[in-house]
Amino acid sequence: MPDEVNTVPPRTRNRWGEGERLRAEILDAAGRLLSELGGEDGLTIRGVARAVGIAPASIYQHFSDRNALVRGLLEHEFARLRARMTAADEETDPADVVGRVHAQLHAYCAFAIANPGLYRLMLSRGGVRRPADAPPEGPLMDVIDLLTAAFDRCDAAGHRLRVPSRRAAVLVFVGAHGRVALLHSNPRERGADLVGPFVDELVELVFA
Amino acid sequence: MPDEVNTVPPRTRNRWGEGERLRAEILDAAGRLLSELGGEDGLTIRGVARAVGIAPASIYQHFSDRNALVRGLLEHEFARLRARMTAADEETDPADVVGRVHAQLHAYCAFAIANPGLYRLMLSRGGVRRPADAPPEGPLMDVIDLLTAAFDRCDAAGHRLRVPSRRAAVLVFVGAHGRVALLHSNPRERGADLVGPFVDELVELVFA
DNA sequence: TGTACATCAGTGAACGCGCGTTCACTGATGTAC
DNA sequence: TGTACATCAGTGAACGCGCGTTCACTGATGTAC
Repeated sequence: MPDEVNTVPPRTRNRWGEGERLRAEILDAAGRLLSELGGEDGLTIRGVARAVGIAPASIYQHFSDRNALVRGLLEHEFARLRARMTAADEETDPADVVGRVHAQLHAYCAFAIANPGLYRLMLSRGGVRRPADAPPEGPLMDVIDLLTAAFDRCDAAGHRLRVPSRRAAVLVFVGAHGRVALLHSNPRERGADLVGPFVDELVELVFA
Repeated sequence: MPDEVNTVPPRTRNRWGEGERLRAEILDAAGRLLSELGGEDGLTIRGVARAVGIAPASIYQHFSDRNALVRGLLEHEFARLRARMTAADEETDPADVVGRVHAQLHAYCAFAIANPGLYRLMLSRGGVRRPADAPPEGPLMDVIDLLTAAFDRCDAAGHRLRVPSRRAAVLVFVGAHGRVALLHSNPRERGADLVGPFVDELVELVFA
């Protein structure tokens, strides 16, 4: 094996007027890198540049500094996560309201399991975001909003909840996150397939 | 304010035969540093040396490299955490078996809330440890063992559980961890005092 | 008791490295006239 | 249609910095005889 395997096929530069494509390439590479390496500090300007196949300086045409890159990445990835959960919800039989809760949660866990480093960053930075909107803030709350809506539909369809729907959403979210975090902290555990049953059990617990 | 506030009063070196004291000072400083800063990468040889008031090279008399320092810190802090949980258990009325579960969990959460960065490191590294013992491995499992024993006592005292005691232990542990992680990821949340009620609710859920 | 030596706790200076960031630049593609 | 110029996508080289680690060392305290 040669020493410099990490180099990347030479890039053909984007055409006139298509400079914004590079922005997406940078975010993709950053996400990939962060999923492999754990921890925000694995994410370096120079590392991302290497992965994309550009000069480090080129990143500054799209992000004013490293922090802006991280912020951009978070926005990008939270949008992806929400899209996955929404898609999972919509692909489930609309009448199966409880099944839609499970589907959303499974999509959430699948994302978290597939992207460990990225997920860690999202959870350690997903808090503070909106300047002075509602007291509960940040893209994590959007995730909880999705679950709350799903539980509301259950309630409306006659599935009795033992706690208010928002509380149920927080409960299953916190439980799912805890289970995933435990999995990530124990790489030997081949328990990726145990997360699903765990969250299912959790959901059953909040129904009467 | 002068620029160099981070310097520390000059140290008087340890007496002959007491060199091991420095090891403890280093671990204490490392723990303190990591609790303030988040993330393992805030923990640097040079930073710890500055905090203790010694030369960076001095650390190498007690830890062969940075990795050994981190491993030593983990061992040290997991021992502290187990001691806190055991103490909380033993300070509770022995007959109040359910109260002892709550006491252990509260001690766990208090530790996690008081030492955010440290707690994050412990959970991201607490997994793999023992070479080839039992399949469930690592100091995190010791924590779960403590909880399992507490639930066993409840069961023996006639408090019916809805799931096996070990499953109950994992459930409340995962829930507590998830709740704490959510708190850590949302620093604006003044919800440190909401964690207690949350885990209490969680414990109640596993009893019939 | 004196003295040579061993051991101890800890240091100061230097090394090579990868990092974030800045700067003046290059060559291709579009636009005005 | 030709040509001067503007704009675009992206670069190469350099900077200062903090990091982990190594090395030969220093001065104080103990021990052997």
